[in-house]
Amino acid sequence: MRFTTKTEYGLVCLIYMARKSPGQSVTIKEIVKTERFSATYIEKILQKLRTANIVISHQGKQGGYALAKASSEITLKEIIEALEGGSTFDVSLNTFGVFCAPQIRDRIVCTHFSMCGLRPVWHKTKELLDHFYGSITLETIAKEEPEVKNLVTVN
Amino acid sequence: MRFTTKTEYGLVCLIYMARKSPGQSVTIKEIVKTERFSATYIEKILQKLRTANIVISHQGKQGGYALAKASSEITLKEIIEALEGGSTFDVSLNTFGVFCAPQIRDRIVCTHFSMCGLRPVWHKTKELLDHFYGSITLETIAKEEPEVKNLVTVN
DNA sequence: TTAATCTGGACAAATTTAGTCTGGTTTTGG
DNA sequence: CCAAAACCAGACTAAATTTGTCCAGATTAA
Repeated sequence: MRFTTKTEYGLVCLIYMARKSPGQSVTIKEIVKTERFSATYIEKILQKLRTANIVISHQGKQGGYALAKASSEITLKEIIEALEGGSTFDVSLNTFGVFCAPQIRDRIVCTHFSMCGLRPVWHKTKELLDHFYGSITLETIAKEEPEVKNLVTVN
Repeated sequence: MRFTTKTEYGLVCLIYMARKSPGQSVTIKEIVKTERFSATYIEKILQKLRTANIVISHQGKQGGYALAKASSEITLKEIIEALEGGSTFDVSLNTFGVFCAPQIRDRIVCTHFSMCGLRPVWHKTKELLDHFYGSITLETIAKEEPEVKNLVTVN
């Protein structure tokens, strides 16, 4: 149980942007120079974030990406939903909402042959995570300093 | 973000076993007849559960599987750890513990080039889920009745 | 003994994730 | 104007992971 690299890389990009002065735009080239990600892959990720109205972009020379709103207004929840959302099993709709019970038209349909009490558990999991991630903003993540004692950079 | 079918199928099997009288053993054949799972796949899952001391098995004619302890003593946490545990990214060790920071020898090493404040977030996620799943027993899941209003069986 | 059952490991198929490639379009500075 | 710098879009490929299958062997009750 994990998030994909899209969420990981996307978060690193957003943290990078959050540390710039508000409104200042950033090019993919610049991010890639710092983080050594694949430029074309980061493009994809930023496009997802743009569709979700988390970043805005400007085309053309002097173009780039910037946060669409203050970092204190962007929650981890919306970032994760934007980036995990394209997966076959996405955070908000499939996994914990209807894990053992896909929705067919307007009814929840359990595909197991004996009834089980799992749905409330997955539902509560989703509630827990939504509440937690909904309470964390990009500002917090970008500000927070790692515990130097346990955290060492490579290069 | 989801659990694999191993966890899903495994839970269904355990619920099936929990509803038998204590100590009564169950064959794969019997489970498969009820749930229409692949027998060979269920074998693999039950072997994982056996290794984790959640079920015990008896070989030979009249053999089968039974819960290794009372269903009230088996938590969802240990079931999930047993079944997701073999994955490359497992619940207890990799994902939320050290998502952006693999452990190399005895130090946590952040592979990103700019520091980020994500580790405490994944750590807290793990704590939340461990606490929640640690508090739910197989007995509870096996007992609980689905809300018939929203939950319809197929077949 | 023998049929029923679990055991264990190699193997294969399907799915998903991760990443590349290529040819666009838009904008702006000279 | 126009060429360079940047984003846009989508098909495509490769790698990794999940989801199984197959089967010979070990064990045990009847």
